[in-house]
Amino acid sequence: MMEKALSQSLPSLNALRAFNEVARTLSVTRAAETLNVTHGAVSRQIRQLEDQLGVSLFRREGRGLVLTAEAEYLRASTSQAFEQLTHACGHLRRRAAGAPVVLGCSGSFLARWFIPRLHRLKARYPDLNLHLTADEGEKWPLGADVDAVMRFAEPPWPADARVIELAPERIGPVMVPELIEVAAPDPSELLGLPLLHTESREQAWPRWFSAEGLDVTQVRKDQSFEHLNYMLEAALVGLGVAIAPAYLVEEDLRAGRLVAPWGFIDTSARLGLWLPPGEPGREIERLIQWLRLELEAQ
Amino acid sequence: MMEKALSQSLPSLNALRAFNEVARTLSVTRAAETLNVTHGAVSRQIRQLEDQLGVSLFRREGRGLVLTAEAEYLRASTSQAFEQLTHACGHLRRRAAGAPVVLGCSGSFLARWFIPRLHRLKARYPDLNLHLTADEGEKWPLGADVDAVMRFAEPPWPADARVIELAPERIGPVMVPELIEVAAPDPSELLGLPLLHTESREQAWPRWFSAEGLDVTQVRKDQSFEHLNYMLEAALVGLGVAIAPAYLVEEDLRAGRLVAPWGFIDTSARLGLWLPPGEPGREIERLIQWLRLELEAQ
DNA sequence: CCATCATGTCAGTTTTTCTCACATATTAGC
DNA sequence: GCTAATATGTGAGAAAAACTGACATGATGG
Repeated sequence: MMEKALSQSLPSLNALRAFNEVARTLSVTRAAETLNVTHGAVSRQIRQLEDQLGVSLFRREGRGLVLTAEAEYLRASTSQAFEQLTHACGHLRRRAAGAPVVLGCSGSFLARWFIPRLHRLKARYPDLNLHLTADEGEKWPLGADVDAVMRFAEPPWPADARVIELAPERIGPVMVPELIEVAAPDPSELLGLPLLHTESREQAWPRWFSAEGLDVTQVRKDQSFEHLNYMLEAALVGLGVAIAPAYLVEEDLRAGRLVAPWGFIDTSARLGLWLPPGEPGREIERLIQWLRLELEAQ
Repeated sequence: MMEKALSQSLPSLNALRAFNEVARTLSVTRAAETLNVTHGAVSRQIRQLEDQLGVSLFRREGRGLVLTAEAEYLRASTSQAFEQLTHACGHLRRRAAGAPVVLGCSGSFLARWFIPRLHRLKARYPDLNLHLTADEGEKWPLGADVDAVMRFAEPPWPADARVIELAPERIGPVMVPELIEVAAPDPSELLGLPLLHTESREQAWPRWFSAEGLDVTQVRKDQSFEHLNYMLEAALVGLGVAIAPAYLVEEDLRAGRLVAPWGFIDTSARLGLWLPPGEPGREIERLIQWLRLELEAQ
């Protein structure tokens, strides 16, 4: 038997991890599955933690669980702490195995922004072993097998992530030049043209309409696509007017394949690099540096 | 025997904690003492962690240890993560036991700034159970039995702390009005007066001299005190001119007990509230709110 | 009101971790 | 150089912690 010193204020770490899982899933059973143990084991861990902290963490409410205020507070810390530990260890292990740094981003961004610039990244950091993976998911926390993701999103950022803001998102209508004759057309010209949508950004057109003083109810839904990328392909073959982030059409505008007669407007979203909490590794720092450079440059 | 899934990327948490301690103390033996186990146990934990991560973490260098680059990286995460867990648990436990929120600050600040304003804090948040403790130490991380500390310091802030910047530090010479006759004296008048110093801020006078264009070599060391508070007591009885942060002499200036004929100059230091990483509790948030209000007000 | 689903609990077992003793390696002092 | 002192590394057995599996309990919904 061992007396517990008061200064020894850290309870069993495994109990904390069990707590974190239960708090996340709001279910002892699901948490147990994730942790590869039986629900009994998790139940005991929670009880042990409650005893050690001297607070009640969950209340049974019918068939489910609800967090007490104390649990809510604790969860904020445990989720971040375990996020951090998980990623640091995963990162180390992968690097030790010679695996590349894994960066996730949406397929559209990958195809239209990243890949065309990849040669410049390679030129700057020839030995940077980067693996790009398409990752449409809005999910957070990151899977343990991804080092970082790039995505467009709006603040506030979640507490258990580190978001490096890279650039504001700017959106605007783009189309093939043949679709519009006038050099500086009035926004109302749009009303006569087919509008292309994406399911992931349903607010894009309404937002632009209202920013330009057009009647939002006039937004027609001529054609919708699952991803930005498909919408842009459609715009490129002249099917209609797409509303797209400026960064994704840079190349097409420069090459004259598309035009953006009304320019782009700022949205409240930001292009950000989402990292697990903690210090980024050297490779990630290089990546950030290059991204900043690349996004400022133009 | 259990096969380890690749996705199971979190090694033994106790091993991570052992690692964190060893990395901090650079000694298996000292870490073992802190963790209340034998050095053999810690040695095994480290080896186990190295096996699980597939990286070497320490090199024996003569009698001591040095961190590998990988260990350095890992430590950044573990220290922050365990800091966070320790404080969240300590905070919860203390609150559960009905213990007050513990705020540390220097004795001088406590006596000259905080206590005179305590009645206002009580008026605003009558049920805020706050315990103030004098804490001269510059040490970080916080002891697990303190929820936050206030201190004057210069950026950059350490990565494993959350520093809420409250106000810039402004310093200036103060003295009893009898010591100086002129209403708007020239700074050079100082040279004829005894200068009071503190050991904790040896740079205060030289900085002020050079900011005012005076010859730094002219700084005489007439009398030195261990703490700001003693220096100010000396100034109050007319022993000489003290150099003090504006916040600590507000009351004395208002009451006419002291004068600051040359005003105050900004330093690069900030008064900050140092918190462990993670979301602050509700009590701490109230405290921050009140501190902001109180420091802006004047 | 019974079938279902979820959590709580217990005794016994498995797994992990720790201790203790000894081995090894480096350094400082004589 | 040798020795004493200081550290870390390693093994077998002991101790502690965690897990399992079976059963109990409580809520929900047809």
